[in-house]
Amino acid sequence: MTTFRSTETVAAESVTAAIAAVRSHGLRVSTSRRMVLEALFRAEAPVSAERIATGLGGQLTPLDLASVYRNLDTLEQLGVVRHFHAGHGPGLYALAGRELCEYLVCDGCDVVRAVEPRVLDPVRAALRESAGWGARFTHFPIVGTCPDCTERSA
Amino acid sequence: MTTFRSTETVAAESVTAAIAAVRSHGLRVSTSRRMVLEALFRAEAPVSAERIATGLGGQLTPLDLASVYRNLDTLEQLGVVRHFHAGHGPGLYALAGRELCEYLVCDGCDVVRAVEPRVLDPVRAALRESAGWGARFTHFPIVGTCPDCTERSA
DNA sequence: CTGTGTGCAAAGGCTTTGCACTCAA
DNA sequence: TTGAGTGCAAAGCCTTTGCACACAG
Repeated sequence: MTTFRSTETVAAESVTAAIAAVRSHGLRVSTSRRMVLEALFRAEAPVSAERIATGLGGQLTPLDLASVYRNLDTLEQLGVVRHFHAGHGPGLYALAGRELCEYLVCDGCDVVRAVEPRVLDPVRAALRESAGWGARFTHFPIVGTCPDCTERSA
Repeated sequence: MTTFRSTETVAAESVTAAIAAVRSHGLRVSTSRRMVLEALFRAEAPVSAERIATGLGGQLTPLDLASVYRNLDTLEQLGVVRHFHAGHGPGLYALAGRELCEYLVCDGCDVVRAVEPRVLDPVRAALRESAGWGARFTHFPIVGTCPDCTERSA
């Protein structure tokens, strides 16, 4: 069971908007839940649950890790949050509905680059052509070599 | 740290050939190590360490799970074995140097399809064009929708 | 004989679950 | 008031590590 089937995503532009989405599903807005959203909006890049639990390393109120996971799960079901895996470490969480939501990671220098889906549309087209397969790079990134590392090894 | 940097792969065509590769590196050929190779050659599809440890569900001598992991690790460093992740479950291991070594998984029906690298060459070309990125689909598969599920939802 | 590789047991990293209490609605 | 959500603690799953013994070379 893959358990990462895609959901409709909700493009919340602010914590307030995200909270409204939560309310619209009849769910409550606890301090914890609000803080998870706060952290996701404040984070510049996708973050681990652990990092959210520490309040992004002290910037926000620390939360219980189990609650963070429960909230991320809930928010993911609502389509407000997505998670993906950049390697063998913990999963990384980000707001869904953001423009930059597909990922490339370099196994030379470990950089993670987020790109807009349209950047990968030609890639999807090529795959559909060669294998009849539709692709989403939202749960697992594309692993490979970034331009810098390509050049470095040339 | 990603820890899945690619190694040179060794295309062993038989257990005997794989064993020769092991010996050529000055490593010993224990019963356990031989059995892990036996299991990988006998498996029709990529398998979990757990499944190797159970002797592919009773077909072979059961092994200690820790030894299986240690052997898979060793064999991976030799380039005889590779592992990848099909979803949230355990890692899947397969012989490296096989023709079919890049993976597509469908999040509609969970099917895993192995393809030859050349099938994905146009995909790589498109990605290099649009993002300057070189891609390998050997550690993380391409997640998406298989032809059947595409049709089913049409 | 030597030390690589083994089985067993315990621990480690990430995530989930059980439970009684708290607080949003 | 009430049950959704919380913190804390414990467990679960996958994987790694410590250790004394076994066996390949």
